[in-house]
Amino acid sequence: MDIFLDLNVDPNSSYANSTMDEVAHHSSKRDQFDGEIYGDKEKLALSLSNKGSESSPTLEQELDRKIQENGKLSQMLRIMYEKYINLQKQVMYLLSNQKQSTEMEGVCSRKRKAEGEQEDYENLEGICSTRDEDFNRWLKRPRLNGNSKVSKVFVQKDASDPSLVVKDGYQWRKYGQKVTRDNPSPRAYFKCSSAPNCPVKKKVQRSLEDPTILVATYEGEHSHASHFQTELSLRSINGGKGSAVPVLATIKPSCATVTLDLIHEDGLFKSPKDYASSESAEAAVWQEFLVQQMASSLKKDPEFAGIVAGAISGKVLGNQTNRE
DNA sequence: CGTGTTTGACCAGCGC
DNA sequence: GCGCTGGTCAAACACG
Repeated sequence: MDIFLDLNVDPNSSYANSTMDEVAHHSSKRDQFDGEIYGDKEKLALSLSNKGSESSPTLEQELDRKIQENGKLSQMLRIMYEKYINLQKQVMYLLSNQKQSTEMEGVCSRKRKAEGEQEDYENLEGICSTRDEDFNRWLKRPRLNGNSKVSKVFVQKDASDPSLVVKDGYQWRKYGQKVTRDNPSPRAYFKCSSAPNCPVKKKVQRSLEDPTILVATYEGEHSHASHFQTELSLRSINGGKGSAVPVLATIKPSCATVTLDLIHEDGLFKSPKDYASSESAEAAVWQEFLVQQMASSLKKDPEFAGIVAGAISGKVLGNQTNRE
């Protein structure tokens, strides 16, 4: 499972108060949810395979049934979205505990101390904000410059894959690679090559705690749209349904790989912090996107395709029988 | 041949 | 001033 997560969560969120009971509660809900998914899939398969034997249902009845199924799917997607947010909070909570314990042990680099603190507070933004002195330090931390925008993105990647490639909708040209002192894995330096004068740079390095996680640090703002946005715009111009949804996703059902790239309207990643400001609208976008992805992955599933094909052929044969 | 990657050299900032 | 480190440059190289 390869999941893209932007873990810059809302500093004001209350996840720090999450308890293990809540975690257990979420996991039990997940089990229940899985059951719902498979249960519905079976029901759907049954309902499709039984169509041939039904006594010529009208299109309206068919439509009603589809609307009901759509409603169920929407409900499931809403739950899935809530779980996604909760999981992000839990991950950040665990990361913050690790960071704090590391600091307690005095493992603090002498060199680039300011930068180290900056990175720590990038990660801990939101957790430390509850502690006044830390928050003040964070406020006083050195910034690269006034208008430079720094964002950090975590990407889960197979540890056996040595490439430091993070797909985010832009073209990048690698201009350097360094092994840093506090991390044995090399850090790769990229410049945005999507546009000639785009000032955006990114650094990609494996996480020290978890080598399966790539940490991508973005600096600056793109002076252009991403390729995906261009594609989406063209699609909408061409009359396609895909309006400017700021979300890219690819799902590979064959290997259960999911990559979710959340892209800002200006081309940068969109963090849950940003989603919080327009949560309902984004939830709708999420639902739409998840519905599309589930539909496409179901289409690619040979088992499901077989069921549908069988149901359709059964229906065709049934109609022919009725006519005769 | 054009484009992108690799990699050693160089530069700048920081602490001592 | 020196040494260490992160960041960048640019020539060499690989690849389609």
